[in-house]
Amino acid sequence: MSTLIHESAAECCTTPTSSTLDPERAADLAARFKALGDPNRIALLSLIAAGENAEACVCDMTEPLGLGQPTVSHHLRILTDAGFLTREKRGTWAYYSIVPGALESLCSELCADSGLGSMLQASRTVKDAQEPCC
Amino acid sequence: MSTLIHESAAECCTTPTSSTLDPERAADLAARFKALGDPNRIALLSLIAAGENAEACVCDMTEPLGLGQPTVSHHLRILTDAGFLTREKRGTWAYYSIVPGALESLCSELCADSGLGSMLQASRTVKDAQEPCC
DNA sequence: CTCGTATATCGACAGACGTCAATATTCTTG
DNA sequence: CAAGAATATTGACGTCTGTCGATATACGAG
Repeated sequence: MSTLIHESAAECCTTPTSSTLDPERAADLAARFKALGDPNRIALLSLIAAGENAEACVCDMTEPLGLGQPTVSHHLRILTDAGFLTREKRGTWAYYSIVPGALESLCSELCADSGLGSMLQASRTVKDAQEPCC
Repeated sequence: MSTLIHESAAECCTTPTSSTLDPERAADLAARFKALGDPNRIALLSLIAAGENAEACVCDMTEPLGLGQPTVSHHLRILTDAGFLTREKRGTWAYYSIVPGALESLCSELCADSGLGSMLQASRTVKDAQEPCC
């Protein structure tokens, strides 16, 4: 798998071409974005955020989504593995709640690592101070 | 404000069950996140942001990514359709550049529509003013 | 301990996705 | 107009993903 730059770097002639963010980091960011790339998972985040104490258990989510319980568990697992949710088991029930900084962190990491940040500052002159972005 | 309701509101008996953000909106958000859910596409964004004038043409991207030209075009199309890139054809070359507010807009929309915003404010007390989030 | 409930895991399957080779399209140049 | 170059599109193929039914696991009640 060649992809991107980053080579061993100890090489005598490292390609002078602009090296981008290393593949590992790109994969990490992409994996987290992918976890958000499903309508039902977005709906789950919304349901949890809107729930009592900003948490919700599986049984409360399977019906609004119209999905089977295994499927809901599956999606919750993906969101949890991606770092967007935490699971707390109280009795027989499993309560999922949102990890506070996860989403903003993802966005800001992409901006920072990819050099998108400078882009944005330039654009900020146009539509500045419109939305605090989270 | 529980937000995310939206219903027609004119209905006499809107289902009192907690309705989340409407499926259309969830699908829209998810589609945009999905566009970011691939390592090579993240790398493309980075490459473009790091390019001269914050733009890049296809021929400059196929080699750093180690992908074929059709595949790169495919990924660029996905990012463009999702609203993250714009395409400008100068002569035979196609220059792609980043749409300024697209990423922050996506993040803030998710926060707003899903009621995640209130969650974040609560959490902001803890790790406030750390990262401006884009 | 046994039973019922809530959740997680497994196996299977249709559909979507990433990738490439081949081809079509568009544009510059002679 | 013809030739060549850059990019987009098409078709095909293997892999991944979302979904379900069936089953396993964990826990409270009796």
